[in-house]
Order: sequence, then C-alpha cells, then structure tokens
Amino acid sequence: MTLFLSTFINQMDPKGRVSVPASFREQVGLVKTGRVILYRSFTHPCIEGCDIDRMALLSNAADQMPSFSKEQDSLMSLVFADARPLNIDGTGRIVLPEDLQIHARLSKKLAFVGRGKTFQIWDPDLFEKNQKSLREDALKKAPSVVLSS
Amino acid sequence: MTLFLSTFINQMDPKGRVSVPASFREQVGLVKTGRVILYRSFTHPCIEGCDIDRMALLSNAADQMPSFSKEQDSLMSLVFADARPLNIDGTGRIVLPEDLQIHARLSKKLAFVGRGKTFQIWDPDLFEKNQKSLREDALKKAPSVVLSS
DNA sequence: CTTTTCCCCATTGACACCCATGATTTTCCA
DNA sequence: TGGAAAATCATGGGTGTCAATGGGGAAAAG
Repeated sequence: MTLFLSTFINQMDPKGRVSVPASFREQVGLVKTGRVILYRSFTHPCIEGCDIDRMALLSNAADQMPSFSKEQDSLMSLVFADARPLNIDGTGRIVLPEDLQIHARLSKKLAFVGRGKTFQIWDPDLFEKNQKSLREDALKKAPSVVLSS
Repeated sequence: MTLFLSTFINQMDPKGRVSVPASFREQVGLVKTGRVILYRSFTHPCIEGCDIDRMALLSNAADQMPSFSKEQDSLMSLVFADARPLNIDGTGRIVLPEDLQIHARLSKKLAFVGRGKTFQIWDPDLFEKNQKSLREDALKKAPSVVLSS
C-alpha cells in the first residue's frame, strides 16, 4: 500500500487553487475517484485530508452502532457535516473552500504534510512551531514511546 | 458507495421550493427513483432525509431483530407514519410540506447537512449552535474517537 | 371555478475544464 | 560521462458549463 509521506510547500493562487502534491495524487483512493476529502481538524489549526474509502469506513462503523444512540449522532454530525469532497482537476489542483482556509489560517504558501493514511494542510510557519513543540514534549515526557507499535 | 457529505446552505422561495444540493441528488437512491424521503427528527428541531432503500433497510432490521426494544419498535412506526416521499423536479427542487418547516423552525435559508447514509435539514443558526456544543463535548469526553489516523 | 402542484424557460455567478509557460527532473544516446 | 531531448510538475489565465434561483403558466385536484 502507498502512503502519504513527506512534506511539500505549494502556492495557493488568487482563485484559491492549489496543486495537490503529485505523490499524494498517486494514492489509490484519490486516483480511483479523482477526489480528496478535506475537513477541519478538531484539535489543531489545520486541515485534515483523506480519501473517500476512509469516509465510507467510518460511515459503516457508525451505522453498526445501536440505532438512535447519542454517540452515533454526535460523531455523524461532526465528521460528515464538515467533510468536503473536492474534485482534483486535470492539472492536479483543488479549490480550497474559504472557511477551511480561515480555520487553518492559510495565506499564499501551504504545507502538505504526509501522515500515512491521511495528510494535513498547514500554514508553513504554524506547522514549524507545532513540530518544534511536539519534539520538545516528546523528549521530555516519553522518549521510549516513539516508534512503539 | 457514495455518501451524503458536507453542508450546503440553500434558499427556500415563497412557494416553499428549495434545491436539493446537486451532490446529494447524485446519490444512487435518489437518482433511481427521483424521490427523497423526509421525516421529522425525534431528537432535534430538524428534518431527517434519506432514500427509499434506507427505509426498506430500516423496515427489515425491525422485522428481523427480536432484540429491538419496545421503544425502538414504536420509534420505527413513528418514522414510517411520518415519512414523506417527495418528488425532485427537473431543476433539482422539492417543495417542503408546511408541518416539516414548522417542526424544524425553518425560514428562508436552509442547511442541508450530510450524515453519511442520511442527511438532515436545519435552520442554519440552530445548526451552528448545535455543532458548536457537540464539538466542545467531543473534545472533552472522547478525543480518541475523533478520527485518529 | 379556485387552488395547488408540477413543468418550462431565463438569469447569474461559481467553478470545472481548456491551453500556455517555465522550471525541474528523467531519459537516453552520442 | 556529458548533454540534449523529452517528460513531469507547479503555476497563470481565459472561458464554457452547470447549479441555484426567480418567475410564468399549464395540468390536476378539490
């Protein structure tokens, strides 16, 4: 299986268009449908990205919960209501909806950050700061945890 | 499989007509029959929407599972009694019955909210408030649930 | 005959698609 | 091994198409 790996800095044009990194586009789920799913991160000022298969997986999981349960209800509204299926055009670009841009505090330059089965989109400066503090925390708290699993 | 995803704000005209979002209309169950099923939510001031196939699925589930509680059974019958199959016209619009409008406290602007295999129709302001509180709860109670990659 | 429901046409604004360019990388042959 | 040709990629810009919406009128129901 292929994965979302590495970090790429691409530019957003005045129309809100930005190239999805070519290596990300090669991901099976994106090639198959020509689409990528984006949604606002719950915990960080960034955008989360994945393919449709991942969404379908979630949908099925939620569907198997007891009908009318509270947990199902909450999960559904949060995830699916916020998820944007975006078409990737012939030149490999998507148009970033404005509210997503605002949530992630994006300006012209965007960082596409690989995370394995998903990826994130950050403002490059914010991402740098976030990485730095993560690194420091990891060193302080639990160096042994890194690479477990 | 396709899913109901994202949130769209559309306008209801004086005749009670409103466009079903194009991406919702592409859903197989809606294309096939040209119809959408709506019924009043039991738990929220909103309208629930799905396709005929999902109704059939619900019906079968109720039949085949003796484990269904008395409450679930009566809920089910309420759903079927309340369900309205509405025709989608040539331009992709439906006419919202007045009692549904009242239940969901709708005015001119409506929010079509994707929930995977179903969707909801909300007043945009009510929906915004609801989402906000759900988001806060999710962060407090179960951050692990939140789409960890 | 009156009222409701449905169908048709017109408008507008967003976005999906088209082509072009330059920069970088890869290929491949001298 | 060097270097030219070809391919790939990120980016800029123009334009046609389609979704959302408004309005009119025919068919159907009561």
